[in-house]
Amino acid sequence: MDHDERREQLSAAVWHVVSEHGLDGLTLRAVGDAAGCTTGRVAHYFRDKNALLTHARDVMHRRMAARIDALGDFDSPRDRLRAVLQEGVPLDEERRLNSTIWAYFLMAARTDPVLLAEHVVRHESWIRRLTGLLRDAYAVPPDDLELRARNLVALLEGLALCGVATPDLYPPDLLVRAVDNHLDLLLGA
Amino acid sequence: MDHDERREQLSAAVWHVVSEHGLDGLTLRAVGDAAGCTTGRVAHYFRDKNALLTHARDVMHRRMAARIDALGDFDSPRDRLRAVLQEGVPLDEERRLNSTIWAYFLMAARTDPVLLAEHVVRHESWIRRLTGLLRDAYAVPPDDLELRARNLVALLEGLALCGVATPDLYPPDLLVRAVDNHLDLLLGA
DNA sequence: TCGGTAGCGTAACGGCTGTTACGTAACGGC
DNA sequence: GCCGTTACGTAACAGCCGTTACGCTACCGA
Repeated sequence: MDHDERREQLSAAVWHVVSEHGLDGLTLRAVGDAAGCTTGRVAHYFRDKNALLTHARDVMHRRMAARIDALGDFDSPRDRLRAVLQEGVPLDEERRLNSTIWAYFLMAARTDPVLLAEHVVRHESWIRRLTGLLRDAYAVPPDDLELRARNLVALLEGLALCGVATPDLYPPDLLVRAVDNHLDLLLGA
Repeated sequence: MDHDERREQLSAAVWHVVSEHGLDGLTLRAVGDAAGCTTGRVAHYFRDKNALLTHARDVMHRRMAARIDALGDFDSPRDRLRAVLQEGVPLDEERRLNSTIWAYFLMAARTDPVLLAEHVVRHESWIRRLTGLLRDAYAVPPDDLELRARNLVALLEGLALCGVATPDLYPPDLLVRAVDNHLDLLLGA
């Protein structure tokens, strides 16, 4: 009935298929199977496969943004930074799905100008956000603040990739300790 | 004439195609075009597409290992560590190709048990190597040495990913400064 | 000189894909 | 009760893919 709800439901099926079979394994028939319908319904709610993919990614990004916005208050800027960082690594099923989709789209962006442009925007926005949070966490921000923030992002993406590719080798507690270890290095233990 | 030479030539074509069109865009016909032949020759030298891919990846890994082995002597363990780290990020065309292939195979390993097993072996071997190099770089190795080495690997993979996805945003000099910045954090400026 | 074999281009095959046209059943306004 | 529209399943279509069978050419030992 409700179009938006149907579309979100189909997007969830997309996440599931991509998570299980990769972006290569994402076919309209597989999406139909995961959503418990046929390709007819998918075709009815999305102009083409690209629109389906785009919607699935956008909804995922919106959920991620909502999670970060929903973070409560913290005792210190450092705690807030830590909490935001923890949203970027696969600590639970939702974040694992999030990181997985992100990684696939990142690789796809390499050969797709449209995806690349959007990735660059989001990436730089992410760096700016972390730069601000990191600045707040310092009593006296260092001169190489921006480079430190950039490395923080790179570390996060590396950890996310490790957690996505080999969840068994990078369980949530290890990821948390890894983030904390880097924070200790940056801000002092 | 020489089978191994022909195979390496075809593997180079595989790298080129994957770099330009992604793993999805890797078709035997595209490999043929890149190598200046038809699919007939490709089929003649490789049993199937999987054998071609495997060979291309193995040759790439061998080249990477050879590069690291070819690194000369250094004044300090820190310099040696720094040089090895610089082999892991896309500082030139060869390393960019290397990182690109690595990233694609990493994502492919997510849904392929065989690739996953090989990735885990290589990943842990890489961590052990860097742990050793990092230990040598310390006068007194810290208690969290292993975690620091793990984060070093994650940072490297994150930087590699950034350099692969957006080479313009992560030119070689930025990558070098990023690695050096982290080394300063780890070992002191 | 001749037969066999390696090297490789050509082409056809079946399978899978996204897209689209078609059919149908439910439903809501008049 | 009729008709248009929405919602969707079905199925056909063309295109691309990996694989493989076939055919030709060049070479090489006898």
